[in-house]
Amino acid sequence: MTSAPSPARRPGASRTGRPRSADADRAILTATRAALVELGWGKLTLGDVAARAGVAKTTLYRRWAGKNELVVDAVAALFDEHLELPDRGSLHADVEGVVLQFAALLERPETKTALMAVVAESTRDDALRDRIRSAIVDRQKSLVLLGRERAQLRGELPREEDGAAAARTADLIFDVIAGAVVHRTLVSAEPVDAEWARGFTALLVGGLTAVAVPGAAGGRAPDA
Amino acid sequence: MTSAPSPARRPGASRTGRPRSADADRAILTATRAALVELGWGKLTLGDVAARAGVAKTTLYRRWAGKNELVVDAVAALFDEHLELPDRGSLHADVEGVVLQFAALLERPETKTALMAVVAESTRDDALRDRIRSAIVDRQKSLVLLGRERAQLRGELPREEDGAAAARTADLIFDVIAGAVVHRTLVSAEPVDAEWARGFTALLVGGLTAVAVPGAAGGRAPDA
Amino acid sequence: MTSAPSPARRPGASRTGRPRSADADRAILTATRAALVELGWGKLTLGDVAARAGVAKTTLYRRWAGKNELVVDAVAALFDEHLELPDRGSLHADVEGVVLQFAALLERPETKTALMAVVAESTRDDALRDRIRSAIVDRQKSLVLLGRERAQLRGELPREEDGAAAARTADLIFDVIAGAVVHRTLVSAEPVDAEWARGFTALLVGGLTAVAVPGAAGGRAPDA
Amino acid sequence: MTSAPSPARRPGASRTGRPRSADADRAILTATRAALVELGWGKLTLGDVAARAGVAKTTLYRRWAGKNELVVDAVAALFDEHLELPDRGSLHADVEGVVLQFAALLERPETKTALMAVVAESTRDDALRDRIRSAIVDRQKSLVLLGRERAQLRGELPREEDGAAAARTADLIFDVIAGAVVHRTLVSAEPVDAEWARGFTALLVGGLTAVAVPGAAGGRAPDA
DNA sequence: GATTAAACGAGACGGTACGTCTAGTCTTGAA
DNA sequence: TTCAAGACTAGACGTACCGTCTCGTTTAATC
Repeated sequence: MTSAPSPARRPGASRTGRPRSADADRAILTATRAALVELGWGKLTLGDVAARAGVAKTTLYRRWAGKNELVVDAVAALFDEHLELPDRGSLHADVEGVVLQFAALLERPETKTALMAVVAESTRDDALRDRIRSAIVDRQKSLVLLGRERAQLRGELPREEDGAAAARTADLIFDVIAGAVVHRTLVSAEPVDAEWARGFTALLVGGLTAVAVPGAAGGRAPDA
Repeated sequence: MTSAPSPARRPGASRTGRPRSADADRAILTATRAALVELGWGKLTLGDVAARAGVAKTTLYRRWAGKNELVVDAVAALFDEHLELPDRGSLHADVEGVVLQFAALLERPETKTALMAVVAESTRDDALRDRIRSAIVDRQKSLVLLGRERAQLRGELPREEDGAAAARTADLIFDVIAGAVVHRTLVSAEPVDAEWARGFTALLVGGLTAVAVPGAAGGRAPDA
Repeated sequence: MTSAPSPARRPGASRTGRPRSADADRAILTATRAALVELGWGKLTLGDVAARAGVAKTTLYRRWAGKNELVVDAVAALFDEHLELPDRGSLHADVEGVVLQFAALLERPETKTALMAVVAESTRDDALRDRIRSAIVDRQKSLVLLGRERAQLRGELPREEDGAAAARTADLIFDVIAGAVVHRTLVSAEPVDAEWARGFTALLVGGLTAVAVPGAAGGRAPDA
Repeated sequence: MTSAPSPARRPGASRTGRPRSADADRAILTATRAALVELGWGKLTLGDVAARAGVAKTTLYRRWAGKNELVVDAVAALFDEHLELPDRGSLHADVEGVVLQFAALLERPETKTALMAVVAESTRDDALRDRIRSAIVDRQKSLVLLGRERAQLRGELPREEDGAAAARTADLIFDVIAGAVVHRTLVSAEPVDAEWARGFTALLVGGLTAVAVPGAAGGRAPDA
C-alpha cells in the first residue's frame, strides 16, 4: 500500500524559477525520523533537523508549516510502507495478523514517540487531526474494513443491512483493536507478544461471534 | 476513591526551617488545571501557572521538576476524585458503568489535553512512566479488577486458578476497555455515547463469556 | 580625536547570511548610556537596555559578552569624542587644560558611574582590563604624551635620552594627573573647579621643573 | 591606629532576650574577606558568606543592611590595622613611607577588589559615601595631615595662615598621593615598587617646595 | 546563450519561555 | 529575643528555539 508522495504543498506552483529539490524533501523527512528517535518529540528542533538534512531552515519552512505537519508527514510514510493485509484464510488469523502487524509498527521507536505526540497535539488543532486521520488513521481502518468484508464473504460474520449500523460496528471494532494495541504498547508499556495477540484475538472474535448470533453463540467456534 | 495527597516530593524532609505551604500546593495544582484547559499543553508555561497561582516561579520549581511532573500530579487528582465502581448488579452493567465513567473523565478538557501529552512524553522518560502508572493507570486498573472479582463472585465469570494467567487476563481486559475508550475519544475523536457504550459492552462481555465457556457461549444473554 | 568604531566583535566575520544591523549597534550604545545615567551601574539590566534600544535581548548578547563589555564600549565612545589637546602655548596652560577637560568628562553622570564600576570589575578580569586600557586609558595617556612632547619642544622640559626612563616618567606623570582628578572627583567627591586645577597645576609643574633641574628649579615660574 | 569596633548597629539595644553572638560578627567579617578574595565583588553573595561563616542569612541581615555595608566594614578593619606613620625624620622619607604603605594595602587582593567596588557603588549612594569617608578615606587623610604637620615643624614646609587655604592644600596633597597610588595600582595595574615611589616622592616634594617658595625653589632639595 | 524568477545557504532578527540564581523577608522550632 | 534552617516573593540572568527576514548565490525553464 503506497500513497501519493506527501511532500511540498505549493499552492500556485509556478512554472519558472528554480524548481524545488526533491533531494531536500527526502533528506528532511529522513532527518526528521532520525532526530525523533534520538531526541523524542519534545527536544526535536527544526533547526536541528535542518542541520542534519544539510539544508537551511528556510528551505524547511518553505515546505512545511511547522513541527506538527513535518512530523506527521515523516511518520505517515512508515504507515504507508508497513501496513497490508494478506488473506490468512480465517477471521481469527486475520485479526491476529493485523494486531501483530500494527504492534510491530508501534514498537518502532520513531512511531512510538511520534504517534502519541502528534495525537496529543491534535486535541487542540482540528487541521492537524484531519491530517492525521487521512494520513494515518484511515489507512489502518481500511485494513479492518477489508478483514471484516472477507469474514462476511466467508460467512464468519453476518452482513448488516443497515449501512449506518454497519459503519458504527466497523468503527467500534477498529477502536477496540487499535485502542487495545496502543494502550498495551504505549500506556501499559508491555510488549504485544504472540501470547497477548492470541488472547486478544480470542476475546474479540468470541465477542463478535456472540454478538452476531445472540442466544446461540457461533457456529464456527474459534479454535482457541 | 481517594488516595494519598500528591504534593511535594521532599527527599529528606527536614525537621527545621519554615515548612512548605500547603496552600501553595493547592493553588498551583488548581492553576495548572485551569491553564491547561485554556491554553493546552503546548502553550502552558510554568511562569504563567506560577502567576495564576500567585506564587513565585521558584516555589513551583522547588516542588516539581518540570512541566510533566506538575501536570501528572494536577491531573492525577481528577482521577482520584472521579473514579469509583458501585456494584450495579451484573457484569454487563458494571462494564457499561466503568466505560461511561472513564469516558466522562477523558472528555473533560483538562484530562483530554493532558493525558495524551503526558503519555507521549513518558515514552522517553521511565521515571515519568512510573509516575503515570502509579498515579493514574493503576487507579483505573483497580476498578477493572474489582469488577472482575464481583463477576466471579456472582458466577458470571470463572475463577482462574493460575495466578499469573489471571493477571494476564486482567491486564488484557484493562487494555481493551481503557484502550477502546481512549482511542474512541482521543484518536477517532468521536463521543462515547450510550449507544457506543452498549455496543462495546456487548462485544466485551460476549467475548469474555465465549472465551470462558468455549463451545457453549452465552446462557446469560448480554442485554442487561 | 576619533578612533576606530568600537562595534561588534565578530571573530571570523562571515561573508554570507544576513549582515548585522549597524543601527542596532548605535541604538544599543545610546540606550546603554541613557540607562546608565538613569539607573546607575547596579540597576542597569541588559533586558532593559535591549528594550530601550528596541532590540531583542539576543541581539545584544550576540554582540557583547556581558554588561562589562557593553558598558566599556558605550563609555569609550565618550572618551573618543571629548578628549583632545589643542596647543595652549605653555606646559602650564596645557596641564590645566587637560585637567579641566578630564574632570569635565568624569563629572558626566554616565562616566562617573561607569568608570569606577568597570575598573573595579577589571581587577578580576584580565580581558576586561585590556579592553579598558586600549579603549579608555591609552587615549588619555596619549594626551599626556603629546603635552610632554610639546613642552620638550618649547624647552620647558628636558628631553630624556634613555627611552625606558622616559616611558617611566611619562607613566608617572599620567598616574599623577589622572589619579588626582579621579580621586578628587570620585573618592573625595569634591568638584574640580578652576581653583583646584590651578593649585594642582602649580604643584605638578613645580615638581616637574624641580626634578628636571634639581638644585635650580624654576626659571619659568608656574604662573602662566 | 585602631578605632571603635565597627560591627552591629543596634539602635535600641534591648536588655532582654538572647544576646547576639560576638563570634558571629567575627566569623561573618572574616568570611566576607575570604569570599571577596576568592570570588570578587560581583560574584560575592550574602548567602555564600553566611554559609562560610556557619551562620544563617537572617543573622547576617540582622546586623548589616546589605552587601555594601558589610563589605565596607569588612575592609575598613584592614585600614584600621595597617595604617600608621612613624616619624622617619624628613618630609621626603615620610612621603615615601606613606606611599609604600598605602600601596601595600591596596595590593592585598581583598582591598584591591573591594575598594574600587565600594567606591563605585558610592557614586550613587550618599550614605555609603559617608560611611566610606569616615571608615576609610579620613583615616588615610589623617596620615597626610600628620606628615605635613611634622614637615612644618621641621621647617620643610611653610605654615599657612589662612585656615581654609591650608585645608585646601591638604586636600590637594591627599588627592595627589592617594590618587596616584590608586591609579597606578588599579587602573594602570602596575606595581608600586621602590623606584616608582622614589620618582613620585621626588616629583611631589619638588612641587611642594617649588610652590611654597616660588621663584627660589626649595632650600632642602630632594636627594634624588 | 541570455534572461529571469524562484529556490537555496547562511545567519541575523524580534520574541518568548526556559530553568537558575540572588536579594531580602518571613516562619518555624530550639536555645 | 536570637539563632539555624529553609521556604517565600520578586525579578534579572544568559540560553535555546521559534518563525521571519535579509542577504548574496545557484539553478533550471523560458526566451
